Amino acid sequence: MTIKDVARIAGVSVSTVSRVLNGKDRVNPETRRQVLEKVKELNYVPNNLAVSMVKKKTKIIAVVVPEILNPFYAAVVKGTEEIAKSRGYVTLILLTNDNEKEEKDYYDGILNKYVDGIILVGSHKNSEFYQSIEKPTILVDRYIENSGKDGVVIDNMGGTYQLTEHLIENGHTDIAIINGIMDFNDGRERFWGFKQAMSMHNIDVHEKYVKPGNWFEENGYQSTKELLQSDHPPSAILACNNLICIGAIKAIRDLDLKIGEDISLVGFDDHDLAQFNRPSVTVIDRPTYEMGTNAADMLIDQVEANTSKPLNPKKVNLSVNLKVRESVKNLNQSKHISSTK
Amino acid sequence: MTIKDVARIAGVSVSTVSRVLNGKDRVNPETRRQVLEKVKELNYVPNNLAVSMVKKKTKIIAVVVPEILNPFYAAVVKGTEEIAKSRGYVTLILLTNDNEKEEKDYYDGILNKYVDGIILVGSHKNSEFYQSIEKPTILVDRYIENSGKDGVVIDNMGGTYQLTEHLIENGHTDIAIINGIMDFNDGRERFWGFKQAMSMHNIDVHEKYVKPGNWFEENGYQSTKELLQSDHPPSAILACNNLICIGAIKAIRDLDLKIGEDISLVGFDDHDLAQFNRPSVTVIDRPTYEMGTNAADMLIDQVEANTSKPLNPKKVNLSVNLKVRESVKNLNQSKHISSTK
DNA sequence: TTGAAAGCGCTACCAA
DNA sequence: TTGGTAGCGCTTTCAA
Repeated sequence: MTIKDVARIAGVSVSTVSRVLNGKDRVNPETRRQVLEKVKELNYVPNNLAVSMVKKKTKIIAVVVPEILNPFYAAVVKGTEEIAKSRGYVTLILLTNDNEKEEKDYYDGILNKYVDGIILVGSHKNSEFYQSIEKPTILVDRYIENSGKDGVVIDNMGGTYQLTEHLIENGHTDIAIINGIMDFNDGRERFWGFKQAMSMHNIDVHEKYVKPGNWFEENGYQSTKELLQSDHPPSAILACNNLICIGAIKAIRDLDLKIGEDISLVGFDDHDLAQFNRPSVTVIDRPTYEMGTNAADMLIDQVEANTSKPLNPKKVNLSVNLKVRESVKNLNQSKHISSTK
Repeated sequence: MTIKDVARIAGVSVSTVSRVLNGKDRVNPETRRQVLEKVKELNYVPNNLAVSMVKKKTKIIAVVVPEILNPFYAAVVKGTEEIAKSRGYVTLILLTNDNEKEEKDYYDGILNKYVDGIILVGSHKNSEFYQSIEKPTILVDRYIENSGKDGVVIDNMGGTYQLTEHLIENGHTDIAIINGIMDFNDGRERFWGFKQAMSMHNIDVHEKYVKPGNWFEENGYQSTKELLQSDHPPSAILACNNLICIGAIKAIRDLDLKIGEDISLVGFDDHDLAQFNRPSVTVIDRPTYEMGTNAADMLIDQVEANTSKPLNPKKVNLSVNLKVRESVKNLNQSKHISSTK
């Protein structure tokens, strides 16, 4: 069943059928009615492949993330898919496992296949790679300067700043930070936010309390153990993402210490365990779903405006949200701070 | 940059370029070398849209799931994507929110757009709907009889059977079950597994210990409370999925009771909390990732064999795995059963 | 308002 | 072994 068949059966030309289907040109109302009738009758649906070929637009966008089992990325995908759907697009999903090579291959192969645009949580560090992407692209979470692309990120610095200040307000000065890799803006900015807050309050950052590493649970677990088993353990730990925080919670439990009593803990990113644990853990919550929806809207705007390279790349910075719970001991009065949420 | 340009610059015909690129027909080695050289030089990549149009194959498969934030579905998506990728396909993701109408709309619109086949965790109950899908389709998790489609499911009955028997072996007879909706095979089979195990051991199922409901946490929470606050509370609870189990854990904690002491608990589906909780919770673990990989392989086999409708639809039943932990009290000797994992 | 026909970029058949 | 060419199913001029 092609447009030709419809035309033949309806007794009009192919062009006419095309016209009534696209509704742009004017067609005699009576002709239109008849054509529409046949279309319905024959259950005709245009072949999108052919349409795409002519229009050079596929109505497909790609979302490229390192991993889908991580709820953070899943939320980005969800946000993307829902906006895409509502605007008539579908979503291709690509998992890179944070493998630069794999990601690169996508661009040479898959991505210039079909898609109108790309939402990308990238694994590449150098801006040249991003510059070489021809299609409209929105960078999510990780932003690369001089990439020439728009981005949607969160206020990493503000997040750790708030977390650190919250600890300081509760009388903590011996604050340790367990961070992930600093290759991207996220790790770097989170560390800066911490340093900034410390310096604003004239508190020294002890070298031994700074634990860079990676974003995984094992790092959180090991670093916490080292910290707590050292000669002069900190009074509080700032875990820079959800997995590190989970590792920290487990380490503290395994050492038979009590969160909010023996050691205070705050984390970047909210997660089930932070809520479920007793005492619950104070965290910075970030709008992950909204990162997806924002990125998708920006992307589709670009696609439909035919602006593959924004003249002035812009970075949308979504604000984060401190969720005070029960994991910080108030040293000022030597008792727990009251929880708000 | 089209195949025409390459042909012109290489001084050969379009057909020849096509031949060397597809590598099926034989081409003079020297010609091939020259063409390949130009292809590389010009950085030419074929337009897949055009290829798809001619070949009537897009190398795109769709995975349709109710929700992506649920780790179970995320694992299915991950399994699908990885197999697809390794076999040269890409994956379109569609979220239905378990909304039948939304799902239906996909078939009328999006899905006959492009895709070669579909992996489907369906929301529809009636087999006619599935019969009407023209493309190769694999049903995952939920299987509908007479749908005419192949399926990949898990051994639901075996799962609850093992769970129940485990309780019985530990001396429990007052066993309650909190189940989800019974509209699909999953809820029904899980209930049957429970009944079967009880009857095999000649234990009566008390009406008041059977709690059907839905698959959400709230149901687990409320039902557990009702059960435990009743006149004659059960000694053990079987939670039929991850969310119900989480609800149960929270309810038990809120009632200040201790799992494995005051009340035994087992769950269908493994999840973070079941592992993290102390005592940890005995569960049935199911191979979710493998459901995705199996389904994707079956689907692509069908696509490449051009068999949109299998003559003898088959259902692949993946076995599940009891993970004994610490949440079941041994009533036989009135102390905890030792944990294995 | 309608129809004819060119063309989107490619594959595959038929001839040479 | 190669080249010419007819489509794939559609949109979009251009003329009528």
